[in-house]
Amino acid sequence: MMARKAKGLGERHKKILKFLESHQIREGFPPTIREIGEATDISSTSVVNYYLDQLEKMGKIERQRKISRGISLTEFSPLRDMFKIPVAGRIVAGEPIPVPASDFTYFDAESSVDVARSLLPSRSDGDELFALEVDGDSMIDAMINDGDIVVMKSTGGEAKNGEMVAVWLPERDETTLKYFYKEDSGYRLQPANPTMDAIMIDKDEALEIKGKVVMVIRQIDKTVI
Amino acid sequence: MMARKAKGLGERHKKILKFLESHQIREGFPPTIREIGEATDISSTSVVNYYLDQLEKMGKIERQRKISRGISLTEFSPLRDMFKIPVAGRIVAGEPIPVPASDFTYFDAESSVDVARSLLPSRSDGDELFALEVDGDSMIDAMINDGDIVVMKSTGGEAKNGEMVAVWLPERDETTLKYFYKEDSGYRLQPANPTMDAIMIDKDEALEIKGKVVMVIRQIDKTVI
DNA sequence: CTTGACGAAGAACGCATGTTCGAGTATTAT
DNA sequence: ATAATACTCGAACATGCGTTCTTCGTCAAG
Repeated sequence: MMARKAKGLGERHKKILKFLESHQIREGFPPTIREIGEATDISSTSVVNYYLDQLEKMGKIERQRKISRGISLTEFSPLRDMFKIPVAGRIVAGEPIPVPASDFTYFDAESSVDVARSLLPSRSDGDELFALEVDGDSMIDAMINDGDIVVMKSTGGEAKNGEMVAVWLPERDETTLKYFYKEDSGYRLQPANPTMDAIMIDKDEALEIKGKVVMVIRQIDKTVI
Repeated sequence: MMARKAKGLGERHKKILKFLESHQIREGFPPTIREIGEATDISSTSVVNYYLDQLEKMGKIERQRKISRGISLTEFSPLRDMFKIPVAGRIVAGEPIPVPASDFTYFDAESSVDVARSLLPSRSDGDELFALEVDGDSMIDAMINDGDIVVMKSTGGEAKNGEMVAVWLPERDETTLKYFYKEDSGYRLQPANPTMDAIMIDKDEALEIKGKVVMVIRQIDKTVI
């Protein structure tokens, strides 16, 4: 009838994977072979079994033989959890940066953002992460817009060269997000936007590093749609 | 022997809940009544069933009667709340935008990003979402950097005023991300960066809207740390 | 002491569900 | 054309696994 000689995933393979996913989400557990067959218009359980075996060989799923509903999508295991990161406040150019206290958890926060573990540096344990919402256009030189959410990691006032940090400059009453470089004469704060110039900070000017930026999230269409 | 008149969760209730969670994470599917019994030192299936009934009445779990392993934790939000969005390719200023076919799923994609449902427009169902990785600095006027991930929603070539869209201009061989406004004389493409000027597109110049940008993700520290 | 609710066992029952086998039909290779 | 694959079906078979029933021990109330 139809060509199905594809080396990769065929029509039915995809259909089955899709159903496995949706069933898992909808019901909270995997379907049976017969349920898969029904959902994918395969009338025989042996045919479903046939494709399941192939999918297992391809590494798409894992099967526990002899066990009912013993099918799991391999690509789901890594994302079994996400971080709920507290939004500590708003970051404004002319004001100090709100940093959560050490015992601050997302229970205290007014809002939080959910971020998949897979999108964050692998070794973060989540406790040192917090988020800030950007207020105003003043971070434009950091390619960061009004309303963006900046996910940061507390570093205890330290920073390594090349890291993007949130800095508070008390003598200038200024908050800014820049790439950080320590130099002989002091510190160089380099904007993310390559068309803009760096700021040089003299050795003895006060400078507080409030955290390292690990992620920026911009939601374009928060309300509409 | 021991007190078990607790008003809330008893020792065994907790033990069972814990096992349900760990089993789900470890195996990818719920355990059987007998497995629960074994893990919690309950020798009789009827006793496990007894506690399961109570947990269901308490709203802690949901049971699908008559279905093997038909137990799901109500407060377990692993994938329920997360979208796996396929990364369809890279978006480069001088090349057309790679758009996935309608039956394209993340099973076909080389990579994908996990995004919490809570961060996306509420009415998206996930199927129309795809992501692109930005190649090069050419989107800087859209406040988007090299390496950023742009999450888009297929709109079938349409766009409303004020939406940020990915546009392909065949006559200029140019791909760009801009705010879209339809005007009398044609279309106005407004950069996100307010310091930059809009591009005016004449009515009869070809213009293909490939999708609406719903989110931009920038990972600062992908590798290090 | 009796009664009854609660917690716990174990076994039997029976449907749910994975497995296997024989056989038939396309599609491609020899 | 013939053989070799790849795919499909249906049905029988064997367990997996939830359900239910009976029995028993413990405690608190009457």
